[in-house]
Amino acid sequence: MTKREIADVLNDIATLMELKGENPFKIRAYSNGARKLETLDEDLGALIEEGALGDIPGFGKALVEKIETLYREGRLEFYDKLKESVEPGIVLMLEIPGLGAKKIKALHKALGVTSIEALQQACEDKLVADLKGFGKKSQEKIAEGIKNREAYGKRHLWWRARAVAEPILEGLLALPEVEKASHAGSFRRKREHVGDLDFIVASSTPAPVMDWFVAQEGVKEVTAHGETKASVRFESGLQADLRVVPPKQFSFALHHFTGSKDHNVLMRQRALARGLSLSEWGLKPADAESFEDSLEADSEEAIFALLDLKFVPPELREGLGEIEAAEGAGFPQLLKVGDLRGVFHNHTTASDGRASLEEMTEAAQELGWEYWGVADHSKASFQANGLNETRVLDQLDRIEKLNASKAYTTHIFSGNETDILPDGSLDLEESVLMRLDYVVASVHSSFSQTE
DNA sequence: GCCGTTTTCGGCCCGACTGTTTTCAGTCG
Repeated sequence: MTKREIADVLNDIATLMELKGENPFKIRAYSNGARKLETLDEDLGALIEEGALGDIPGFGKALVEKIETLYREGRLEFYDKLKESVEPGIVLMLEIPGLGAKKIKALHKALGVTSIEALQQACEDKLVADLKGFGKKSQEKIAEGIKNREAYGKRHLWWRARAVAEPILEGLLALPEVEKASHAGSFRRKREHVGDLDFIVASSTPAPVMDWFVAQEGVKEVTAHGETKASVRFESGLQADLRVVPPKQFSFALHHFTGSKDHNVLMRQRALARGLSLSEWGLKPADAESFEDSLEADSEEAIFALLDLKFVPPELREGLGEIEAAEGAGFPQLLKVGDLRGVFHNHTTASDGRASLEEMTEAAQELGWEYWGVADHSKASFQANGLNETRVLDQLDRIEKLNASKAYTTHIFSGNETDILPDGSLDLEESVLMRLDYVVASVHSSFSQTE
């Protein structure tokens, strides 16, 4: 099996264990292992040969053994047995909003449902509402979730999401109660596809902001409306979340909710290693009672600086090596977005045609770019992924010319199969070119803003 | 399952919100 296939198996194991009620930390160990494997630069076969797999943090005895078995034999008895013990329909139920492993288990135990169809029927027969821990609202929510599963589960093209996001951000900024506002999440990280929209607002009087937000045009459903947090669902299935925080917490909240999750975990670990505790509330001494004593940061730059890091642009915060790259002298010339000469960043694809870091650096140099990030698309891997190399390189050329005297940042290329919509409406090449078009547009806009 | 100048046990990020409860469990991010 390839690295990618093995990573998929580890992720499957984590999901199945969740449904079996395993220790959450054990589950996390498998998920971490899968992610580590996906982002591994070295050749897996070589690592196994050298017996060096266990030297990588996160791979202990048990994981090494399982990975080696999968690599050599292509199957794993432990996995096969685990898979047999869980109905496939049960796994699918995780896609229903509001349902997690525990509730699914409870439903299965009480009603014997093993498929989404059976669960839907149980809701129609009003069997769910009487269960302990469930009620009428839960039943309605599940039924609604099943009905809209397709729309809710799908990710939305960045540019379509932008059409919804921009008016909201403008509207928020125009409210008198709002001191600062920004989008966050995968939209701010400029992923090709975003799962939902996140907005962070700094305000001392949240209530009117919350009320304005849930009353947006096109809102189909208000799924949460608390004092500082609200969620709405639009007709398209796109969900938007708003969080209002006190102005002092704005930078921390913005960083936290921009993510990614993996990036945040690494940042928190980094803070802990310095005797500090980082959260959306602030950065405090680890032993301090509350975030009242938080260090102050009036920008994200300041947060990174407090952790001895150079600023990491949102587009690069994927937990794929950007933090190491931002350490001290890691990339002295790459201080912030505007200082970048060019950045070649890529989400992990771990495809078989993946280029090495060296190859990638070389490819970037050929284009006259600085290279930073975790990337795995070289010319060779374009071909391996069926991309039209000429068209892509034409686009790179356009960017290169635009950037002749100006710094910019980019975040391109996502070659991951998961980036293709279920209906196949976006193929790899289109995904890449769309991203490049976006980059060109943003370079244009940065020119017009600064000159 | 992983990890360790608090190392072989006992942590592992943590808070908002909801719906169900009557003080909390589950989900989510």
